[in-house]
Amino acid sequence: MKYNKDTSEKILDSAIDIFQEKGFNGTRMQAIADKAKINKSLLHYYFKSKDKLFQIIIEKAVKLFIPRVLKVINVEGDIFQMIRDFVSAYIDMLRKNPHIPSFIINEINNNPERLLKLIKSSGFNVDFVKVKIQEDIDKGIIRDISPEHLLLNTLSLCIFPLVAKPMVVGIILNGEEDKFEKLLDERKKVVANFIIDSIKI
Amino acid sequence: MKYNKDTSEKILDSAIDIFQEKGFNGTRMQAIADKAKINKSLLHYYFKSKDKLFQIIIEKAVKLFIPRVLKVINVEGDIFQMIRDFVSAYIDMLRKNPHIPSFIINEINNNPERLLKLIKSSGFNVDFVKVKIQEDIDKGIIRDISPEHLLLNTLSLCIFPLVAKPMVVGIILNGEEDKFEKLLDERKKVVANFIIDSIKI
DNA sequence: GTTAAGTTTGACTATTTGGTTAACTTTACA
DNA sequence: TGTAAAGTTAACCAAATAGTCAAACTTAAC
Repeated sequence: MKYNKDTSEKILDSAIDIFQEKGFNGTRMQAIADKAKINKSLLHYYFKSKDKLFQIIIEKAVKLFIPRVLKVINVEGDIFQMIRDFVSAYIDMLRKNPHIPSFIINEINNNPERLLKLIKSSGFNVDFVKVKIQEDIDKGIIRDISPEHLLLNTLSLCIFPLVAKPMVVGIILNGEEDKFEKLLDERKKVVANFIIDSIKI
Repeated sequence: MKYNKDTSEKILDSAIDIFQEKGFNGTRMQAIADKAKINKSLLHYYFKSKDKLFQIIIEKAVKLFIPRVLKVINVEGDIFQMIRDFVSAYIDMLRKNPHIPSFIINEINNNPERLLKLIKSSGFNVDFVKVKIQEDIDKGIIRDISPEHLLLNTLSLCIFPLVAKPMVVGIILNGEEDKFEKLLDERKKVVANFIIDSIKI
């Protein structure tokens, strides 16, 4: 027998929650152990050190996320429908993992190389989207706009509100927290329309 | 004599840099002292504790930032010009303080109340912008869109690329870091046009 | 049942780090 | 110029926390 799958799963589940919520420096090994209801020594038995555990958590988060993102991009059909589908699916995905965006933002600012290496090694690439955009510009389906900017705009509109949730609630929604979920729901349509209205001819 | 202005300035200057870069938990008092080239005890002599120092840093950052933001919003004239001016000035402002956006994002996710209280107590409020947007919708100058969403879209498009810089470089610019500054420059026009194209009638 | 390998535990250690203290130096000014 | 207050320093302290270890326990194989 080599390693108890159950225990290491419990550790990973707890660790991902706490790292995502508190960041690397804010996370206590004891807190992970408590949440997993195991002895703290087991963390080291299974994962050697805090750094190693964190590394594995990041890797899992990225590898879980990237295929999902790619899956909701469908460049085969109508670009307007592609935008609607992507925005809707992406916002839904982010809502289900509300801590992931700020976790990644945080991590990427602390250690850009590590995360970038990971992303690249996972074969993630958006060139096919850029190509699709450029094709539709050439065909006269959408107005002339840099594919890079259009892509970045789309991601910004989807991701930022979740990353900045407390600020959105505090400043834009005047503290009415309960309106946030409604706002996100609306955004699935609003954002798609906002983009489409901007690029259609 | 009551307190050496020079020393406390040096401390604040160093502290703001390090807190912004590393966050509260990632910051070491010793690191602040080293950067300021003073003895660590002086931090406590002048600011009592890490928490107090942090509080003051946030307060300074917020009080410096908010008036600048408000200053570049001019609701008196043409809404399209208002958008152009705001986007351009805001992106420039963020570029000059590249750590501020991710610092705020992090901070507000770790301890929402603290930062929000400060922002609110400073009298920051965006209702006047919402009113202006609604007026121009009613006048038929721009299409019907929720003021909250338009505001949030604008902020998302300006702030997100800076918060996620390493990801933008890695994924959208295929690792060509030197293109990032050019991208930001372009964005001053691209984002304004993107918004205007979307809301004009 | 015995054994050996894998797993779990609590007590312990080393280090990091925010904070204190007391001695020293400089400055203001009577 | 004497002295008291302000400013500065190094040495130290206590708490927090990552990491270690040996003993105890569990499981599976024979």
